[in-house]
Amino acid sequence: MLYLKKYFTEGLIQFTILLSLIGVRVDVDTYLSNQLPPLREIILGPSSAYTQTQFHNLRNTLDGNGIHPKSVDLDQFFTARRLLNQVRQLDRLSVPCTELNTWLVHRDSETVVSTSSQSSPSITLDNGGGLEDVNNSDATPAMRGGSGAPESTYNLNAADNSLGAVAPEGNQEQGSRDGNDDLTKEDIDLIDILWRQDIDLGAGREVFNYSNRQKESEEEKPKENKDGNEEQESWRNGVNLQDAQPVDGETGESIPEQLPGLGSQTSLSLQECLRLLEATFPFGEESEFPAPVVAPEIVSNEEVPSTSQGLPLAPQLPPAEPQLDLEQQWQDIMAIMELQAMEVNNSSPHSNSSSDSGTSGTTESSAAGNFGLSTASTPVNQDVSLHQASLPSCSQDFPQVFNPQLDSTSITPITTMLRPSSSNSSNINSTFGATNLTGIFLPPHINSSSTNITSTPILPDPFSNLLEESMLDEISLLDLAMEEGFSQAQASQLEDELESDSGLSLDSSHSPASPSSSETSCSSAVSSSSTSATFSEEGAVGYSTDSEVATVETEEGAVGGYQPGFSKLCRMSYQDPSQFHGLPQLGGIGHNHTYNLPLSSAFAEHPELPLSAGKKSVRDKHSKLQPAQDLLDKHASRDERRARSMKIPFSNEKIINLPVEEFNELLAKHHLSEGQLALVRDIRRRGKNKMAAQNCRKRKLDTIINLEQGVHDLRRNKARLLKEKMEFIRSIRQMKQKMQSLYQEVFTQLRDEEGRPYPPSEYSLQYSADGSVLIMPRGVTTAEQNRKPEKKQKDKKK
DNA sequence: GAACTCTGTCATAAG
DNA sequence: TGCTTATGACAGAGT
Repeated sequence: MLYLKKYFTEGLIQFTILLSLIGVRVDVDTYLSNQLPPLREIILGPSSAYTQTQFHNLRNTLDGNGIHPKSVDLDQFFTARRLLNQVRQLDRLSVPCTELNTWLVHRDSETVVSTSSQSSPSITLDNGGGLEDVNNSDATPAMRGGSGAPESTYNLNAADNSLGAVAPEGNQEQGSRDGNDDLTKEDIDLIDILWRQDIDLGAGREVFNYSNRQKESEEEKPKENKDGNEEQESWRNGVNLQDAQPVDGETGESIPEQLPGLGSQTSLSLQECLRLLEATFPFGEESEFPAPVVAPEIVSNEEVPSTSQGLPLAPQLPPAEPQLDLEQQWQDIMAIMELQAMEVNNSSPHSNSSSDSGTSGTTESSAAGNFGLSTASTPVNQDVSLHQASLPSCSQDFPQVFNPQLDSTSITPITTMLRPSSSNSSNINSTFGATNLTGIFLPPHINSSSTNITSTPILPDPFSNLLEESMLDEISLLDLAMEEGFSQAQASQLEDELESDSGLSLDSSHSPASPSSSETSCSSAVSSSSTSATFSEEGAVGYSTDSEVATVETEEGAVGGYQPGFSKLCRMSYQDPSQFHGLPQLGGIGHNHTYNLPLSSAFAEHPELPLSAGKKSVRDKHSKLQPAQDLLDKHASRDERRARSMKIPFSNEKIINLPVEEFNELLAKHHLSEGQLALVRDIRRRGKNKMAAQNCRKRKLDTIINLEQGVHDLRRNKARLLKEKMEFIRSIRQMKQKMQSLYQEVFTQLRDEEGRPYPPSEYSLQYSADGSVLIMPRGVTTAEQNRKPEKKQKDKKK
């Protein structure tokens, strides 16, 4: 069954992705939110909320009618339902509006060695994946992966444009791409420096210049491919695909559309689509569809910044590795869930991120706990874009997306510039580790297999395991993060996950109503039932609902009212503990805390049932043959037997529950002996104390539950604070990097009177209080600088 | 049969 | 002062 479920789930997602590829917009949200619990559960996994709902559904389906009218839960019913709904909202990894967009991925075997050559292939990729995320990552440390919302508060792109105005070359990318030969060594060094800094920021240099990208696109359109080789041709398709998307004019981000992957390939024939289907579904034959393979943009995230290393070209991928596609699709799915959970729980104003939350943003988000997918998401809409990206030749394994070493990003910024070049792809495995969280969620063997997965068809298991384990272990993971020194990134990630499922263990079992209130309701119920009982003239209790019992009671002249055992019977009837199987915290629910149930009346309705030990009473339903009196004697409490033996003319229920005045009147009305009076008073005392003890225990239980909830909340709060702290640190780091970049930019543009650049080893820029920037020889003290500036002063507007 | 839980009861204090 | 309530402690019954 589980296997079928897994298979169905994977197939469903694959099919969704394929539909998106073909051109059919697939809005998963309509399915998820359309009252289809099976589908939702299949995709999202069995949430504990639903599991718990089993218990509450027991009542919810009853809609209150099934609750025992005397139940203590009656007055808590609506409150419990309200809270339960809230808990449900918290618990599930809901995907409010999920779209699966796919970008066609072109395997790019182009080898990029030189700095200049890097830009050419990577520009387009960064266009799709890198730039948006860079901007957005800066804009929002939270990295929520917005839906391509262009309103980035901190626009690196714009900042870079301003930088470009300073630079005489105007644009490094342009120069590096178009006029490499014209570049001086200094320019190249500058480019390299800036590029590295950009990489530190999580973006490639190309991403900062939209005009270049646009120009490049224009160049691509006339198919003026300089190289003209096969890879370039393939890559140009990708460019076209990418360019087909609307681009944000301000940030230069590619705004994802429903079918960004169609682009220039909208003419994909049905036959090709079918071949794609075959290629994507693992159980089909291996597709021979050549170039396009579906890969999530996460591929871009693992791109190594150090393309300058010029690693040898990795071997070509086998034609259309369906397994790899599956893995990457699953990455997207998982990332959606993660991002969704975080977005739901953290509706921070930062939520931004364009759809192509590509490289930097993805990395940043990874550092923040996201798994860094290029996920276009708004608070209500998330697009999982399998963006167009070059598929590295090396195999990538799904679990690698999650890496416990993720936290390293918080210290050392991960350069995630997207590189289509195969030289980078050769490093993917190593860089993959930087964002690999698998160690957290997956068994080591799965993780270890990451580097070896090429075409083994046994991928579904890791996927489903990932989903299940990530949901099941979240709380313990947070504990690990909090108690065992997990990194902040991991802690925040865990916290995010936990937020989505928060309160699972503590919530619904706890009835928030105060014991006193419940007690009051119970008492009122008791009194009402008492009044409903028909008392004989002698004061013996008889119930019109059952003549037999009434007869027995009357014959005995005693006391059938207070039947403690029947409370258990009620418990069994309305709070069957079997309903709470596997929910230890709900076990208390099964206990009888409805201590003031009108036992006698209830017993009168079920006279055939024994009065004690509800379970036994259910089992012994058929034992009617046994005389009722024997049953009564057998199951009656001590006080009941005593009262019966002492011929007390009224029920224990009356003795216990009557107000003092009425109780005294009752005693006065009946002329009782001293022994009888003493027994009656003892019965009253013990009965009241018994209820008090029950209430006390219930209160204790509630207190414990509340304390647990408090601990849980505090842990969540702590994780959230840690996450915020990490985001602040990251933001500060980015600002510093940006500042350094600007410094380098300005400094390298400065020339002395003779047009010579200032050597960085001899001069440095100093900032004055009025905002001006001075270039000063190194070693000159600030005081000296103030007295006699040696060099020219240059104001910079930033 | 030991360990555990649940429940009733007692004693006591406080309101 | 009497009554009620709360609670710790203990013991018996059941699992």
